[in-house]
Amino acid sequence: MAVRSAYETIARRELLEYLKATPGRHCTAAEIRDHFTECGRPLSMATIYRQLERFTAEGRIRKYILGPGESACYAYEDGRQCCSHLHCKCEICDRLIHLDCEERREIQTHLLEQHGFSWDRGKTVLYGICEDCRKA
Amino acid sequence: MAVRSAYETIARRELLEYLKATPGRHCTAAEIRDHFTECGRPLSMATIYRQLERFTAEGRIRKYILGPGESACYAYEDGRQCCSHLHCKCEICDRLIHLDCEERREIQTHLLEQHGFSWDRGKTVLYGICEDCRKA
DNA sequence: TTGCGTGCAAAGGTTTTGCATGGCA
DNA sequence: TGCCATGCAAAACCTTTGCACGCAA
Repeated sequence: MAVRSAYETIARRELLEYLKATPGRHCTAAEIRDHFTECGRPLSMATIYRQLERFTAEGRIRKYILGPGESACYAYEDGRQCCSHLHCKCEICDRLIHLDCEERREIQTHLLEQHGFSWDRGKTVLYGICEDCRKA
Repeated sequence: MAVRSAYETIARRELLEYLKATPGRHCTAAEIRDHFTECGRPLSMATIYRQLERFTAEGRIRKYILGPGESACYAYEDGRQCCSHLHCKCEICDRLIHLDCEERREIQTHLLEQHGFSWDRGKTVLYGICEDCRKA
């Protein structure tokens, strides 16, 4: 998947800056729009989605699929930051949780070697119930 | 989440029958509508979604989240059938794959004991690239 | 100047909801 | 009879696309 040549427009630069400034944080397209609207530099949803799609294709950010009808989340891909993360979504409080899980690598290896499935952990969200909600 | 009292309507019974008849198979709401249309017993999408929501709440079927803008899939929950399954979606050929993975249980235990996260494997779809597409 | 990026508006698709009608118990 | 379920249509929602204009190189 070759990276297309791209103009460095203001929108493009600022959008990546914004995502970069909060590594590991997940934003929806709507949240991004609101941020730039508040800053007095409004961006259209079309532009936001088009740039997000390109950043995703370029591997600079990651797209997280949460649910049907629910907005996708995007997060800057630091390279170091997210490598040992699993992303878990609590079905009760709806929070998206980062789990630092060293076993992730073993799972990935197991899936690849035993099942031939190359798991994209970055795109995957595990559903379940978080610690806080279990206690309650 | 208490199960509401429910009338046993024809639509409700036939819908569950249909899902029950193909355990482990995933259907979208649209596929269900098409099936019943072909059978000469058309059902509205509103009814399908309302019943699917109730069956899901009752734990009789499972809802699988595949992607934003993409239809959710529903499958009858046999109890035995799906316990060792992982659901994997290939990002290239778009197939939804059942993996019989015994390690699933260990992962689940690990997540619960080490991270306090009660993983709902039935609702989770792992994204990645399947064996066939990796070879190609 | 060339061609990509942008905004606007409209379309696409899935899912939800309001309301009047029909069916189960 | 009293509710619940259904169908229809419209709405809600996220996302994509067409088109004309603007801007980067």
